[in-house]
Amino acid sequence: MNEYENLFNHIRRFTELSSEKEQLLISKLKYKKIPKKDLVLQEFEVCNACYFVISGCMRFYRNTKDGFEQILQFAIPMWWISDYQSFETLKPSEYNIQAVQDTEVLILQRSDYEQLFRDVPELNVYFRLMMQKAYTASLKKIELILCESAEDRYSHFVNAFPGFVQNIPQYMLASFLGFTPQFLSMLRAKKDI
Amino acid sequence: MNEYENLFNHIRRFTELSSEKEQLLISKLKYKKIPKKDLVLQEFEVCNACYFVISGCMRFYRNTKDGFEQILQFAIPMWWISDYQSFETLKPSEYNIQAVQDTEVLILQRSDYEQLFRDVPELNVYFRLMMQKAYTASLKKIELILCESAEDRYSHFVNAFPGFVQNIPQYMLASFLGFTPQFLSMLRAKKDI
DNA sequence: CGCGGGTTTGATGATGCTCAAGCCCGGTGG
DNA sequence: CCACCGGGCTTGAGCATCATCAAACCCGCG
Repeated sequence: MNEYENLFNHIRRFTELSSEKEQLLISKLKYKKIPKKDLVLQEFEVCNACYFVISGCMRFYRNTKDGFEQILQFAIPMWWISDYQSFETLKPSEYNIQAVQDTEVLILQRSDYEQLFRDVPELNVYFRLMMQKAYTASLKKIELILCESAEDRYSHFVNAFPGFVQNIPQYMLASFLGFTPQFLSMLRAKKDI
Repeated sequence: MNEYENLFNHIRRFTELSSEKEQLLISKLKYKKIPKKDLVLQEFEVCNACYFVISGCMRFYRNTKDGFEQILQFAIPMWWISDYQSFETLKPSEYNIQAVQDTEVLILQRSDYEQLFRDVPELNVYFRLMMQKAYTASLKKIELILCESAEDRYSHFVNAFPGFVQNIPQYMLASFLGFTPQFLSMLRAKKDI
């Protein structure tokens, strides 16, 4: 299976691309393997690209003033990740994007971005729907944080992404869910019994 | 100033529409005044429209199992609001959308939606960027909830939307920020001194 | 074998909630 | 025009949840 099939399958769920336009898109995408722990975006840099995850997992996080890492978002296969704020405004990012494991991505640089949307207007449909999905997902997360106890948040997440939980360190899951690793450990102890 | 100018001004910030296309868009939009406390979407209904707020304010909230109202989102002038999840999937919504004050909106029905995007493809650009903005805003909110104390969250919000705070009941602001009205009252007492 | 990152466990403590009562004030009916 | 009603805001006491700090432990890796 070639590197681009995942993305094209994904796009096909939402819109159609002629094969010329697929070729055009391919010509603007760069395939890359990101080794575990490598950063593709670092705090204070301007974010110059969007990343489509083929395999592996990326984390989007910030360093807080009290010196710890708050994860805001994971990007799993078939997800796009970027700091869109920085990407659009050219302002330095406050966030970091890092490979949690060895991760394969397709990279879309800003230098190709505008032109690509003009040449392949169908991508506007696709990204409109991606952004909408990302927006509703993050609204859902706000709801979970505000309405559910830490315990319910944890079970909810484990049910929603059963396989995922095995693959990432506990402390990242804890950060993402909004509590401490110690507290998560306590929760798990309670559940297992 | 006619009812559609606000929207067109907004669209012009992101893309261009020929005046024929503007007319086409107008023909699909319905202007309506929503009286304070009226609901445009109610829990268990399917969400059949998107709403563009011209003046006033809408709230997007859910009824939690312990019987209170959790506000997830306000829509102020120049914002679109909808339950996009329900809107796309035709599944019943878990949310309510209500006018906080007398509010003027433009309504875009789902029945016109697909066709409109085909006829006016520029709207894909516009909505892609709107959704992106909504997504980054809600990521920012997650960040505030997870990284900042209730007190800092409150000051941050008051600074970001100085006028807004005056116009809505305290208990709605408290719900939106993720704490109780009592606690907010206590915070304010502390600040004022 | 030892080091170091990650997880576990427990004691103590802060943040923000619950419950309950009183207050303020605008709207409504007598 | 006044009295009353009720929604929203305030205040306070007691309490639950989850954080912090610290120590021990586990285990993969050099």
